[in-house]
Amino acid sequence: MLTTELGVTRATAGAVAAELEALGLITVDSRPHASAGSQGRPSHRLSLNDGGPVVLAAQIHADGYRAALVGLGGRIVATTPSCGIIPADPAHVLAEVVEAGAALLRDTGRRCLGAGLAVPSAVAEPDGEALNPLHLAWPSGAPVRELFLHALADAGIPGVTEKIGFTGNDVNLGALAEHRHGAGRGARHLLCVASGHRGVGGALVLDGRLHSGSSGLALEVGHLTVNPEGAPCHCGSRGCLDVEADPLAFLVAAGREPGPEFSLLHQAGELLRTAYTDPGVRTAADLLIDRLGLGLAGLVNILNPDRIILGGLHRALLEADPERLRAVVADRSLWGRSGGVPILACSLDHNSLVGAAELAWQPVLDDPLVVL
Amino acid sequence: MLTTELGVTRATAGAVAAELEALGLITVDSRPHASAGSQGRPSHRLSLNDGGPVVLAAQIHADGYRAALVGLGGRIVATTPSCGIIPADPAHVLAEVVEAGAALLRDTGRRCLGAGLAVPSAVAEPDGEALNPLHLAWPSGAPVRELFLHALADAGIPGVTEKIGFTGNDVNLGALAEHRHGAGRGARHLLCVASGHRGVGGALVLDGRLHSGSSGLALEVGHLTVNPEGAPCHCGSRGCLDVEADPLAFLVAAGREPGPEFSLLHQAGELLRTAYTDPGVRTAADLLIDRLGLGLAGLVNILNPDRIILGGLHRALLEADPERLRAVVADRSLWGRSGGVPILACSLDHNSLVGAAELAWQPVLDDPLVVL
DNA sequence: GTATTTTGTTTAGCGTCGGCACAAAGCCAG
DNA sequence: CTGGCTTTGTGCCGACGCTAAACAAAATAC
Repeated sequence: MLTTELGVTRATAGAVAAELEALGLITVDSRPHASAGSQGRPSHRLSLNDGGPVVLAAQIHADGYRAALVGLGGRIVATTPSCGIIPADPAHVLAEVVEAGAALLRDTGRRCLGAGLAVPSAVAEPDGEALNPLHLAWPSGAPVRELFLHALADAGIPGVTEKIGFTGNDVNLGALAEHRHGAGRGARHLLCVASGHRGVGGALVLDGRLHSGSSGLALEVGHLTVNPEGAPCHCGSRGCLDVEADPLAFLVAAGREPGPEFSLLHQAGELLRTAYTDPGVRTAADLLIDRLGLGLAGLVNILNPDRIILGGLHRALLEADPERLRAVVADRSLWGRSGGVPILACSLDHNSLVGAAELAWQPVLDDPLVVL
Repeated sequence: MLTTELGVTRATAGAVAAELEALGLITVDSRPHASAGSQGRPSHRLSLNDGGPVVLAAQIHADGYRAALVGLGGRIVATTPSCGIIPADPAHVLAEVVEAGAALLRDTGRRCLGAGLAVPSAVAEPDGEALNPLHLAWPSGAPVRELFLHALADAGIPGVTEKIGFTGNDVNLGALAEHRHGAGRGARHLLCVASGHRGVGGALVLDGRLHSGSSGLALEVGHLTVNPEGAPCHCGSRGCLDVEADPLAFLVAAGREPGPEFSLLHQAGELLRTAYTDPGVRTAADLLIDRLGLGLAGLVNILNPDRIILGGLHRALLEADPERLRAVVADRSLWGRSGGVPILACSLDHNSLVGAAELAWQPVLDDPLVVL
């Protein structure tokens, strides 16, 4: 393989591979395999060890929560179904989701090397408090990282005793996952924008690292003005992306009454898929595409990313009419006409979960010896 | 001194100091000096060598150009007066300013280790083309880096034969200088916004490095919407920061006719200084502060910097009424009410020149041995 | 079967840096 | 003035991470 060509000599690559194999993270397959096409001694085939250790990933979203075990490389080994309605007590929810994860660990007998949590709100650094989790009915400022740590300790997860339970915003973590394992691979400056239920979230990955600002509150992209005559927003302005390009805005624009039974994203996505030929739905989609494009153009002017990845409703809008969205962004961004930024759909299932797992894997990758 | 405490042992600090002294960049003063207040052997005093090598820094601005020689630490050793009107031929201008710098080198007999150039327009990477230099009457896409290099070669500047003539946007370079030597020292995420003549420029320094986006076009902050009913902008929108918060906008808001004799910044600054008690001027200033604050709040939401530095007209507006500006930013940014970002005036004279010099110094600091 | 190509593995060597010991240079006490 | 005490400069040693080079192994080409 080209492992050698990734900036390191064969010698060091071999040493690292041996170390990782000793830790059970990868397996080295030295048997002859389907010829790589050329002559010479065939290279060993490294593969992630599917039976190796995992980290516990948890995600809170608008409709409930989910726990999963994630191996190296973002491979979801086991997952609970998305379940439950979020009560107003974050400690209770976190205890439940951690317990679900602990049950997965018991059932699979996997070794656990860390834990990560994704929440649908800004997470303030350095204390890890969830700020203004609008659609969770949680109190603003809930110390989710601390609560998560307590839940992990209470559940007796082995291996995370002295470790840190990493906690982050779901869109941020999704962006990290897309950058590592999805549609964002290789991008130097990756911008992600997504809308899951209410409001719009953003994330930026710079040179492989999340940019979350000086206190974790960056990429609050929901308050760019995209419709000067638009609806008032709780931020005090009007026509913000938050209220003009989220699932509720789409349902309202399409003249549909949002029902209580499913998530707003689910309803909006269903509408786009099944009724796109309906002129009213089509018009609403075009309207939201234009607003989203305006917001993305504003972000392009400020951040100049080399790739944009869209998730949630925005992914559905992109797929409904990619040309329209790309044209709006190119037309409304300052330098867009000369080139234009690639705009892609996100490509991973549960990218927030995978991103939370990446955070938990990070210390192991930084120094594999910590796994004593 | 506390040199040791800056993350390195005494041994390595001594080695580095000896190396830099051998190159003539610093001097080590081992004589007894005014007692540092405590007992023990007094530490050597390191000082930048004022007689050492310099780099050539050049700046093009709306009214002309300027060349300077800059030593380590951003010390301006010699400078030409700001002179000349910018003709439409960039090659001609660059030849003139480089020739002025070469004259400084001849007059002072300094050794030159590199050269940097600041221009008032976006500089596209990787080719170094000036995009849309609005107030220079230059053609958009002028290859300024290449022209600068040719000018350096033609002038026979010694020492930059095989080197790179670094070229960047003036606000970007000013931000870099403020971060290294000015009001931005110690900031992890520093946002700078400035308005010099027409339009508004921005820059971001992340962990000590300029963030200029994937192709050098980031921080085009001038097209944030700050006044939905505002004047149309060449970008196709209306009420952009570019046309609502620059010196021309201030003069117009204050009911003054911009004269041709001075730069617009000079006229606006003069008006703020001398006629702030005039109700019309005061009202215009308040209006621009509110618009600027709205734009800064949008940037805070997206970038979450830990410090903001303002230059040009915006510095003058900040100093005219700091409380108003800070209140607007806190009120209109999402998390501003809980804390608020420090907003400071820039603190260096000619910070673009100093920043251009920093670029030129960088290779020397990265590896002092290149100076053979 | 031999030569060639490609890769894994071992070894030696280099450069960087931290730790440590010792010298140097100032205070302070007698 | 002399002998501690404290703080800093400096030289030496070793750990560590890595590269380069040499050698061994495993496949293909002739």
